[in-house]
Amino acid sequence: MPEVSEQKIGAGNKKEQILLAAVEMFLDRDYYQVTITEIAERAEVGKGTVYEYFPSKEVLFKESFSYCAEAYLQSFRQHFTGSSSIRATMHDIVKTHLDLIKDNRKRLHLLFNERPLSFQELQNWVLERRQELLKGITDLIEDGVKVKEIRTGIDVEMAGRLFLALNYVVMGGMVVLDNVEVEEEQITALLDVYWHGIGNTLDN
Amino acid sequence: MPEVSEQKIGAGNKKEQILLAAVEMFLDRDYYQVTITEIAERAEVGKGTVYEYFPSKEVLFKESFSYCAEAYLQSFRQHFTGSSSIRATMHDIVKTHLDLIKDNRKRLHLLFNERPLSFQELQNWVLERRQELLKGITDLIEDGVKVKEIRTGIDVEMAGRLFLALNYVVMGGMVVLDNVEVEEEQITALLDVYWHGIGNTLDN
Amino acid sequence: MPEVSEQKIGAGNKKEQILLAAVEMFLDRDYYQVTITEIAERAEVGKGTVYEYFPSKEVLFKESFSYCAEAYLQSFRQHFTGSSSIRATMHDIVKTHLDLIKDNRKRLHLLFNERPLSFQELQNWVLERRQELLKGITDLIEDGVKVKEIRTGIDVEMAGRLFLALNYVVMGGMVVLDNVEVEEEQITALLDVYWHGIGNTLDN
Amino acid sequence: MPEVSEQKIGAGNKKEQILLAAVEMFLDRDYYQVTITEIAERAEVGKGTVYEYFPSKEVLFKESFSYCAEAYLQSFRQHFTGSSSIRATMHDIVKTHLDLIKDNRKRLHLLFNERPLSFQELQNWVLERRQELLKGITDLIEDGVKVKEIRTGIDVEMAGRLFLALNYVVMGGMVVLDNVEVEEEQITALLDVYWHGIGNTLDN
DNA sequence: CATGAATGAGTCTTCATTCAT
DNA sequence: CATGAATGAAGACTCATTCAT
Repeated sequence: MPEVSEQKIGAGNKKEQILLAAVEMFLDRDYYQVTITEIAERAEVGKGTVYEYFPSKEVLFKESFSYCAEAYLQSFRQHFTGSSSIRATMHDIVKTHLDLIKDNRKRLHLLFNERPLSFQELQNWVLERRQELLKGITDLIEDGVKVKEIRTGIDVEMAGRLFLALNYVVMGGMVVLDNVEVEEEQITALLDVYWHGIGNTLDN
Repeated sequence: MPEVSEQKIGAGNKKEQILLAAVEMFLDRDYYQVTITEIAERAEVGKGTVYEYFPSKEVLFKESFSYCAEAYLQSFRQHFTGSSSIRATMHDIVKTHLDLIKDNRKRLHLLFNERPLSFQELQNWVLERRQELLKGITDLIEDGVKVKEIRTGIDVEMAGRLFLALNYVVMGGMVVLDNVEVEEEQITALLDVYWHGIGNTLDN
Repeated sequence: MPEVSEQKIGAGNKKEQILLAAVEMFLDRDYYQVTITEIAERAEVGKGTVYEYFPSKEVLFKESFSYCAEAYLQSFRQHFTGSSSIRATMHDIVKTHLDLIKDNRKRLHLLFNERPLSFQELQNWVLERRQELLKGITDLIEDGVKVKEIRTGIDVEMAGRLFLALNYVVMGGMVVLDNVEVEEEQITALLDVYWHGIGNTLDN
Repeated sequence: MPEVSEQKIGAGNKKEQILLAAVEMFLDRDYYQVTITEIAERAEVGKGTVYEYFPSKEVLFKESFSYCAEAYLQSFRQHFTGSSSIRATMHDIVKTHLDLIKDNRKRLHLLFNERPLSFQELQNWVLERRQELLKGITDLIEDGVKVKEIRTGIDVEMAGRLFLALNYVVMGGMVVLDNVEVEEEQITALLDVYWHGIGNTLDN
């Protein structure tokens, strides 16, 4: 039984070994710059072995991409069903998201930089996920409006899109591109801008 | 001198011809999918001629990228020296930016999708431009604070970054990725969220 | 002994299983298009098992080829010792041969189309079999001359070669390549041409 | 002018150079055993150059095949419009055909041994040529019947098919496979069998 | 300057064969 | 004996770049 189990793990491990090697490579260089040979070498398997588990480089890339994306998506999803105040939830989302980015700087390069658009299938998958996230956020905002935590009269979709941009570009950009050390206070500062706006309330 | 000038113009024309052809190709497909042969064909010059003006495919790509990016950057820069109210300036920026995106959906794919990061030199150029834009925006916001159009106490950098994300990701994403018809009212709605925040002021 | 016997039978069965699967595959596609994996799958054995019984793909092919060829050869051999008239014997040969072709359209593709010539060893085997058949036929014809059923003065070897071509090319070609429905009358018609020639006897 | 002319010839020569090299290779080994690299080497051009003139190995093979086949077909066609007696025409066909085979022993291997059947397109081309030849021969035979040089009552198609087999297999087989020295007398002997049949006329 | 024929390094992918279990 | 996971040699094909004209 342990033997069988080991074998199963072994088989699973080999596929995972290759996938992880591929992810690492794709994080560093782009699709065309990464060769199957290199992936095989890094995974410490023969070139042919890669093809035992992935029918083509394209599929291997797609799986690498989804693998990276899933963790990212989870950082949003886990909060959509929360019960805290909306503002706290949003803070949590940004925080979780930031932590994830910090822990996976390189991994997220794949999401930020690679062009899933070359592969129609992946492109569609990405668009669907975007919609999913947007829906999650706008639902949250609508809830906020109902409980009067969020003001009435705002364009919910726009508010949602701006929140996603806040996470994706502001946080992601700072950490991944600008390589800035982002701390808790900055999350608070950013959310403060998002929550209260920048306008001088005396003006309106 | 006229001769030299003529030659330069002559050279310039052919160079531009090639550059424009390259831009068109890179807008449609990615770096590796575009071949020098295709660019030469579209530019209606011989393959060797491309190498008369650009030492390599990489350089040709970089110049194509900068060429596209410049127009984009201008849509921001032109407003940084304006004299209107900050809010009006921001509205103008978003509007100009949106028009640009709409008129150049495909062209902007290059900016949104291509991976300048593969080329360190270009990567740095992009980061510098990002800093330039951020500086322009934060200066604007600081001016706003001074004239009390913008409330004190906000994190100016975060406000600036969020504004850039608003343009780049929210607007860009809607038009280019989601293919949504974005109208004036939506700009207003989005800026309203950004300006007044989403929080119910009764709460604070 | 029973054990050995059982083992042999066991082995023989598995070997035959593989051989038959190989034949089926080689009948459909050519040597290079058929993979050992496919053969193993069709034989319902593991890939490694194929190598237990056949040292290489080449040997497996050779055995498949001979296996198919033997049945074909028998359709000739069985008549070489007959006691009927020569003409009747020839008719029987053609008839038997035609039935065999009809029943094994696909199987004979291997003989008609595969290139045994790539394998010197097989090439020689084929040449030897050709000689064997030619000898059988010329002996038959010589007997015919002796009993005056066949006219004197003919070149026996040429007559024999033409008879083989009649079977192999004319019959085979009609059935396998042209996919024509060949009936008894056509055998008679063809043999009539062969037996009486086409020349107007008044001429000579 | 001579320069231009030379260049044109040069270009033409290069394609022909490659085609001839390919033919030589395909005559020696089969489709899968021949590599593009080898063809390029024998043609004394770079590997890439082969692809400048032929889009794929398959196309190169097909053109090699047709190239070889055309010469063969001509050996038949040129006689179909002759004005001699039918028997003389047939003798001429066999003679021409034999000479061709002798002069191109190796070249004809391609026709005798390669499997055009792997390529449906080529397979159809071959079948059409077979029909063309058969039509040419049966027309000839029908003419012979009209002028009473050939006896009435024979099955014209069968007579035609047997004549083709006579050329293809008997002659081709003797020269190419059995490597026999075939002389004029043997043509006469073979045609005598075909013309007068083998049966003892006293019998019927 | 302009050209495009020629090139070959570099890739993905296949598959016969091996060998540890 | 039986297996099939693992392997890497081998091959078709692409394309940026060069250079003779």
